[in-house]
Amino acid sequence: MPNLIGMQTPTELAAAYRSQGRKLTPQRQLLFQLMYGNDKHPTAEALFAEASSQMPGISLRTVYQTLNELAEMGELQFIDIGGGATRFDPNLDDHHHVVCVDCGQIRDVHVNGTAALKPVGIEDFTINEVGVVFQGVCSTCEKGRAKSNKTAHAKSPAPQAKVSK
Amino acid sequence: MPNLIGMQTPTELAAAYRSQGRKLTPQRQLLFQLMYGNDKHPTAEALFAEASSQMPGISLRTVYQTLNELAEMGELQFIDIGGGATRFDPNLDDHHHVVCVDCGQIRDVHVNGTAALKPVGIEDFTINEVGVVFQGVCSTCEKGRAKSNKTAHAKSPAPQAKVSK
DNA sequence: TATCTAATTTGCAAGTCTTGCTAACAAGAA
DNA sequence: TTCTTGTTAGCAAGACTTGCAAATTAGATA
Ligand SMILES: [Mn+2]
Ligand SMILES: [Mn+2]
Ligand SMILES: [Zn+2]
Ligand SMILES: [Zn+2]
Repeated sequence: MPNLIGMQTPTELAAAYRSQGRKLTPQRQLLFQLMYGNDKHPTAEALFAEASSQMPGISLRTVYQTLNELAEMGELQFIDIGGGATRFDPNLDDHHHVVCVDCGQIRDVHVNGTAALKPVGIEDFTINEVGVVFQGVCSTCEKGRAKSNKTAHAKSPAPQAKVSK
Repeated sequence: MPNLIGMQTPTELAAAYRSQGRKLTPQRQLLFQLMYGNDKHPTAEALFAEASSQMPGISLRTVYQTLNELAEMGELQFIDIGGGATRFDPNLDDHHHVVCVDCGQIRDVHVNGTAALKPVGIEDFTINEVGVVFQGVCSTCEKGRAKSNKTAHAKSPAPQAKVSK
């Protein structure tokens, strides 16, 4: 039975880094912690904010650098949905996403039936991966929407929901 | 039998525009033509290039403006896949996309089985749409890849294929 | 056809997100 | 402790998109 796959633990990453001749800096260690098991699909900016509260002075540049590094190492993936910034996902398990077009949150979702998906008319492509994105409205936003629309619970500055069917 | 749905013809759009108090400018007419039936999923920049060859002096700003307009009118959709620029799609039919991670081209694909997709664990979401994106390598790129890798047929300046599973 | 008015186009500045560059710095080896 | 080399921080710059305002023009009006 496939255990849930994800980015290695901070400790394991420490080892991996050293074995690759990379140095283990406090910035990296903090980011390892912040990303480990993180299911929020944060943007670099969001991660930077969290990191900054624990390590004032850390630079956004370093956050980007470390995230790119981890992606190259296969420890996390990029998620590009809609207009805004790239989001980062340490969940390497076979899964998909649901986006609330109102508040922009992205949630993991396991999807049954993907194996049965039959693309028609692309015999000349060698398919490697399939991504499924559900667009909808979360219950919290649904409520705020029922009455007025002042009570938007946008945690982040309400990302522009460029819908891309 | 559902006829293939797509953006209205340039003539129909002309009428739609006038009936909405919008003016019918040569720039808009040209863009209607260039987008009508266009299955290349062009970026604003790409469309601007085509438009410029037929109408020197047209501005990129106008291209963006018109595309946004058409999107608001429901005549086309935005597609945001991977890192680069937004791509525009006048195909309103229920369809999905295949992306060549090598050259970046996007092709339409009809997918059988989407109705059977069962998202698990998002009872608190009201789902409105489902998008499926296949990642792969087109036959042309596959060839160029077999031998050396100098012969990349990147039509566009090879978009960075940020894979987002 | 000439006139008028509001919509449109341009051109450029500016905003957002991400990367390039490099001097100052520090991890880890010797 | 010293030395080497990878890393960080800061800032400039690149890519994409939008804001803004002056100049232009479609289309209504007389
Ligand atoms: Mn995820
Ligand atoms: Mn399409
Ligand atoms: Zn929401
Ligand atoms: Zn290709």
